[in-house]
Amino acid sequence: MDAYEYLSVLNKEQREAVVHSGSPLLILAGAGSGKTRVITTKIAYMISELGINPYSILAVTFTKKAANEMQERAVLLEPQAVKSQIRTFHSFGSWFLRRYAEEAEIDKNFTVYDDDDMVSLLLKEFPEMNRQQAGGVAHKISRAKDYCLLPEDEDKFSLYNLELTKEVYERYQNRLRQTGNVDFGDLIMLPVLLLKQNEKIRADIHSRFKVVMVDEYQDSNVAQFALLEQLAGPETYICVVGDDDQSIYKFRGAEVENILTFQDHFAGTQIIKLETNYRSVPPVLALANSVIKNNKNRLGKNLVPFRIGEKKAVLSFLSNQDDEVEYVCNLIQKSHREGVPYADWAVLYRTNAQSLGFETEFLHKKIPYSVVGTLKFYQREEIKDALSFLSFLANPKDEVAFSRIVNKPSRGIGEVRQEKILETYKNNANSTLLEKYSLIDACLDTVSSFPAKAKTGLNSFIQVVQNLQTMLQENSANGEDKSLVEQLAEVSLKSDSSSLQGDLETQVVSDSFKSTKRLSELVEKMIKDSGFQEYYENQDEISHTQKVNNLQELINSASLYSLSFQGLSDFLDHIELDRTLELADEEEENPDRVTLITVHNTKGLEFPRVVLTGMENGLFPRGDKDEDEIEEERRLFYVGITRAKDELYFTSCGFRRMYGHTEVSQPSSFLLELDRKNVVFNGNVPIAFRSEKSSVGKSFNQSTMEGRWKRGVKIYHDDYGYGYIMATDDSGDEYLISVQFESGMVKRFMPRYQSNRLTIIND
DNA sequence: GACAGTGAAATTTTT
DNA sequence: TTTCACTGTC
Repeated sequence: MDAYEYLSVLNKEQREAVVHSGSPLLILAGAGSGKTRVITTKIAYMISELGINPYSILAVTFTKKAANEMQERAVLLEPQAVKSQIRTFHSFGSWFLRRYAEEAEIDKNFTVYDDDDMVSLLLKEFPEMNRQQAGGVAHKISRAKDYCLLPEDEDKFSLYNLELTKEVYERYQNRLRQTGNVDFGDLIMLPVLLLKQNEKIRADIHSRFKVVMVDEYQDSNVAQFALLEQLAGPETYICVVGDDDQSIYKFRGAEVENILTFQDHFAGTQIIKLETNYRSVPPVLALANSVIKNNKNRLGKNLVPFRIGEKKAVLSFLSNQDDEVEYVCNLIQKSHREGVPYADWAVLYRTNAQSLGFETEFLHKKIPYSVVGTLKFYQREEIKDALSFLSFLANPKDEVAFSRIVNKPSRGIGEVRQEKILETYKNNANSTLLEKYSLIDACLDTVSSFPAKAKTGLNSFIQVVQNLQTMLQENSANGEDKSLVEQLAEVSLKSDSSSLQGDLETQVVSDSFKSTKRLSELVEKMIKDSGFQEYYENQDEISHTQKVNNLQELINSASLYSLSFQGLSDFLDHIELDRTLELADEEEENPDRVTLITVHNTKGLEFPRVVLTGMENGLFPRGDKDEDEIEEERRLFYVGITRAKDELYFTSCGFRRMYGHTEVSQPSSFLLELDRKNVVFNGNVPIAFRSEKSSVGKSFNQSTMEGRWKRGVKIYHDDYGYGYIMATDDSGDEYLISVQFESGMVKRFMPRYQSNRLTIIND
């Protein structure tokens, strides 16, 4: 495609952003304002019109999904963009650390520890802690790393409310370094430190990346900002894109300040605002604007609709979760009968736990769906076991992985004997002469002291590991240090030659694909030889689980990688850095599915029809939030609303089951902020929503009928016992209430005439 | 070191 | 209601 062609579909501001060069650029892009189009066009434009080497362009995003989409779209506009680095922050960190592993003093074959692994490691270092305490510490260490704080920065911990001591953090960090692995925080923090202190690497990186772009910049944290600062050389072109109204990861260290103060840090910054929304119909935008304007801490902007349409949103008040599920099913099924594809629908919720009800009923009603972003698959016991085994093969110093697999299935290596192996390991590994000393060596050195049963068990374990390692070695090509794409990219930078490179690249890659065995062979062998297969077959039989199937799924996904150390490392990286499992087979068979997804996960996505469920106080917004946190919840609500293209629905329940108990719930206070002109009500509408006037004054007034006998109030009736007011009705001459009793029975009363039999219970 | 029995906690949001 | 960590027994 010709540059004029792809520029011509942009509006004035978008085009301005695309062709901008020279000074740093901050693009404030409202929801649905064509942000991705601008970034991808900009990448294509820089390559084809400005003659910038694609290899020197780095674009970082927040999620893998966004990164993939960005790369795909950029490549469509400009094929050379395949050579650009388009990655998530964390995957960039991983790439960087593998490249400079030696300088960073970590193992080149490191694997990434997730939160669970952090906890396991902490428990090893601090046996006196329980799991929960270790979890708390892990969380605080992660936060410290988000702020790029080292143990010696102890005096700054209190600034961020981190109840963490230098000693604990330091001991954890040392132990982690011993394993040769890194955690998520390290993936950002270590590159920052290395770039700060190593001039050569800094120069190296500055000469490589001439352009650095950051998407979803509002969700970057302090460490990520520091990384951006380090990546920016004197001649680097920096361009960040974000929307302060969509900052929803403060709980994880995101700093809205990064976007609010960008121009202070990067001198001469130009700001371009994109406020035309191409996604949603006007009522949706009016609702979004009416909500977000209640936030004080924002730069301030208004979405201006491009589209036309006047279909109002629908807010339904339902009695309980079951009704909510039923209502959503009906919406979807009715529209489907009218020819609307399932895939047009997305059901959004605040917490993952809420998906269950929908899943059950969708299955029952045969509504195809897919749940986005549940980590469940990789948290399953059998999958973690298999992955630990693979991690151990990649890095035989990984003690967390080792402990997890050495005695599973039972080989007679209990805690005491594991301790002994670890001790042997530490004694030998600490003497610098034996840098290559692994946990397997420690096993070999310890095994002779064990009694017969343990000896046999451990020997067979060693044997399995060694066989698999041999298999890996035999199939790893010589000097296979870098991936093929990387090698080719480097050649291309040096010779900077023709457009043949794209062809050359695909050719070589596909050749290697043909000639190399698949990693799935190794995974399959590992699962059989380790005894996992048999172990989980037995479990499946006893408790009717699907564990062997899940393992099979893991084997399948490994078939995309080559059988080599590089392939293994890529596979593990891919899994650690992108936990969303693509259910490729199932999805390909029938891509027409309803999307079930948390509001957080919808960032960057859009759907023709959106249902925002569970709009109740305590759930959305979640309870015990201070004003700042309420603002973040409000931004989250704003993100949810702005996902909708054509139709938007809200649901709110009067009762919600939690922990097996049914609790009364009040409609979300955010619903009161919705612009009434653009929403219609449905179901048992609470008084607060009946008219503008009554929304504040009346309903809180204890002296009126409506004030006292309101929805959710617990009552006692002499004849029927305890119950809740599930609906009220003031449309007639007399004020009416509907009460649901514990028996399940629903009765209507006129409270004025029941004062001797009906009492309000104050808990 | 496996297992049953108990009691308490659990549901934020994720790279 | 379900799950998980902890305890005591074999």
